[in-house]
Amino acid sequence: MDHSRTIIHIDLDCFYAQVEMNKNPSLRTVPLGIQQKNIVVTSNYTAREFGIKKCMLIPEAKKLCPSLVLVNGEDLHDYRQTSYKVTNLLQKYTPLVERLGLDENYLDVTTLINEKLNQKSDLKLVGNVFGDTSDKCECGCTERLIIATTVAQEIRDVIKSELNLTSCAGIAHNKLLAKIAGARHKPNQQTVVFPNSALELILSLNAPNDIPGIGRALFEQLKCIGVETIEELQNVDLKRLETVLGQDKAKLVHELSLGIDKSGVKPTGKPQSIGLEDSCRSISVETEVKIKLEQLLNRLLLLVEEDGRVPKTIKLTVRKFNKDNKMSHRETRQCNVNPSIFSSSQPNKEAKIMTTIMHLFNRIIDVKKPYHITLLGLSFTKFQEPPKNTLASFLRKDLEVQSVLSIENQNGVEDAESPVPSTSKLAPTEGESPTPSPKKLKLTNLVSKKRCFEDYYEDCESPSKLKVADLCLDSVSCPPDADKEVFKELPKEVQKELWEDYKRRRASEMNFCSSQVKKTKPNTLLNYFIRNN
DNA sequence: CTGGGGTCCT
DNA sequence: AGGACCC
Repeated sequence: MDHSRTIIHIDLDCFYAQVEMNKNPSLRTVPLGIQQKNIVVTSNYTAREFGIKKCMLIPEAKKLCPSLVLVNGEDLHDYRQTSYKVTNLLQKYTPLVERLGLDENYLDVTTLINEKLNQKSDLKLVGNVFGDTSDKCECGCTERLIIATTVAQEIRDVIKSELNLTSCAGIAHNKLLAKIAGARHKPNQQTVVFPNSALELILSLNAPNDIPGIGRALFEQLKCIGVETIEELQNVDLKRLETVLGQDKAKLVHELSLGIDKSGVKPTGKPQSIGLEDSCRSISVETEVKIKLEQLLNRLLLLVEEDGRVPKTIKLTVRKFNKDNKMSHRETRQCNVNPSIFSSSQPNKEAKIMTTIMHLFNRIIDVKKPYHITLLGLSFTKFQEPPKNTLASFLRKDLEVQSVLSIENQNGVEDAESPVPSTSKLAPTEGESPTPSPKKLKLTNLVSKKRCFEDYYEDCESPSKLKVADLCLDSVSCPPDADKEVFKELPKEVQKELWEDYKRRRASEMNFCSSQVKKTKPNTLLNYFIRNN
């Protein structure tokens, strides 16, 4: 087998709870639960001593621990910010950092370890070991993994000292084993597993769906062919597995059950989508739909502004009431949007986007008939690259323009982004919308390709004069609750963060004022500058 | 009495 | 557009 890689999995302890305890240290000494709607999504370790578990219902949690303190965690903004600070720290060790959710990161430290190996550094094993170490692999992985335990400890120390967050680490020669090993000793500990203990580690799990990558649906399929335990999965006849899963999936699942995971650590770049959703008891009138979607849109526009890129597609998600346990059933509709609608100088941009959103809504819901909605979601995808005001990027923009135009030229009037050969799939995505999508323009206005492009970006005189920067550079002011004198002296970056935080707090307040009492959420950075009187 | 996000594949 | 997977 190949043990040439060295992987570290970092998992922040009860992440949301730690962020809230850092924001408000008095929460450290009390049992704390993070609440989303009627659920405790995570809790600190004080609360766990009472038996509070992940995703426990509020009444049940309160019964177990009447003194449980609940903090609303429905707005993930602060968690997301802290999460990216962690990832940024990790990227100082290797560019190969893959995020999984907000609280987990994989690092491929192979190169770093090999450098340390050459430096003949000390071979001291730090932290826990899973399994016995009596018979060791001689391929060199043992030394690498031992060195990695020191690196993992260093990394966890830095996360603690820089961000005041404790974490767990798993160290192994692949992602799967690193993740499973790290969960063996919690919280604030680390565990290394050597290849010879891989099978034992996997077998220590309770069921096939405890293996990351094997979810509920796969487990059900496995049961269908009589495979209910991990041991049975390890020994299953591959041919029989293939009959239900197909060749590729069967091989993958079987390998996972043996602790084999060839997947690489894929560096996570900027997010592919930015979205918000809000579940609710019941919405059945259109004005209420509009209010909810406007709240979501206002918050979402701030997130997109923080991101700096401009989205090209908007997606609406609706969950209808369903008496069955089919919780996951959501319907989505998406359409392209003209990026220029996000321009800060665009008047009534919220109203314009809302018009598009309501058209999407009407494609899911016939408002003339009764309906019963339990979730609304809004998401932006397919981002344009952030504008960089350099000469090089200016030229690159022109090149992009040229390639877009040449693709359009080759394919007649098709979607510039996905030049699919079959034209049958190219139904206009925004049907009857009064705001024509770029695609519709191309389909209806068969004008010169230059003219077509100018329509796409509206008032630009020519492609090379594109004021792309205007799309996302909103002006920054001093928040009314901050000290203006202090604000003036702050670096531009910090000013922007404070201003965006202020706008976000306002949007959040508007979002919650109608539905529930919201405790004020102190912001750590802002607190330094807020006036005391 | 079931969150609010994300990813990739089909 | 939906469905699988992850947290």
